[in-house]
Amino acid sequence: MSQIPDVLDLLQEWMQLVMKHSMHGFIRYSKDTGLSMSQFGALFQIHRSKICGVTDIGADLGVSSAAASQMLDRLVQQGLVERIEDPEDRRGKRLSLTEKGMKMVQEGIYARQEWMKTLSASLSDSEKEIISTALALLVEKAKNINSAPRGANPHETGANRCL
Amino acid sequence: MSQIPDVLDLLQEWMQLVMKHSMHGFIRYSKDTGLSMSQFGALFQIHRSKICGVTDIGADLGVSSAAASQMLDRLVQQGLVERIEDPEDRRGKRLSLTEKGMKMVQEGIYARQEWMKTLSASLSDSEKEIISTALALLVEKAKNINSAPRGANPHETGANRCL
DNA sequence: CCTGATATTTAAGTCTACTTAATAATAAAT
DNA sequence: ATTTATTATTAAGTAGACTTAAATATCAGG
Repeated sequence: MSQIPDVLDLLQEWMQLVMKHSMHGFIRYSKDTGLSMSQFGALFQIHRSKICGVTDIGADLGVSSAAASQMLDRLVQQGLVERIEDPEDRRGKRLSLTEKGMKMVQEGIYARQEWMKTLSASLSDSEKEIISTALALLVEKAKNINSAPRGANPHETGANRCL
Repeated sequence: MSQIPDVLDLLQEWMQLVMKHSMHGFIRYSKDTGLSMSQFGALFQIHRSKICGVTDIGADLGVSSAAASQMLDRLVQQGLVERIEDPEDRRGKRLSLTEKGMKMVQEGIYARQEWMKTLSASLSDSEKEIISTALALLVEKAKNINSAPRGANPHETGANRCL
């Protein structure tokens, strides 16, 4: 299939490294803040979505909406998330981050970033250029994939409005 | 600091995308197998380490060794991990993956890989070359960082023999 | 207006992941 | 040889994250 140096293998190897390192920082931060992975998952999703309901969070995390509701309760209690009635459909709620919640997300990203800072500092200027070009390319391609397969998956129930 | 296109920003953006996508596959796989994140963390660590004790797992995951011991219990019960006495220090145990455990790790990696396959398929040959070069560079640099800061962190209690 | 689908919550109960404290066995040191 | 430190386990108890099932409120269609 490819006589070209195998991108997939390299992507994979790179991923393993990234996971190992950035997860460590992240797990530690998660301990510090007392938030679970799922809770961070929820915060991140609310952060990157425009409109987001309770069920959406559940779907994204692969749990029931009851579970999502309960977890969101705790986040609301901690003042990280706001849960207001959806004016267009009064059955539903719209979730958003409070300022405190937003800060938490930013710091979560930072916590994972530590290792990347060290890494990027170890690069020469010419190396930086090579890598920047490649990453820009990857990001662009990845985003295209993101929007392409709309409706391709029969499981879409409408939960995807959150992505 | 850099007039060069900012590698760190790109790394960051790339990371966010990777996380979002590969985590989804991973969470789903985690559900299927009934293993928690922590359990996978333990499996992965045992996989990548030569010699690994109970406390090491705890340290890596940021929990007490009691917690690690209990969690490993469940993994042993499920036939994923073997726990044998360390012949060189009979207080300790040495952890290793069973064949079943190894398979689980491989499949876990596969579960995260789905998205990357699609991504790599969307690249032209010339793009693949650019990206392969850059990734190879990144991986190499990352590995150097990995081994460099030995003893730099005052918190090292010996737990790091697992990495 | 009545019916059925949807969005969220509450309730009850299970299981996992943690914690600290106590125990047991071994190693290392004086 | 005795003390001190390390490694792993067990015990008891807490809290989070799930689940299913039932309750509420609202929407959308005949």
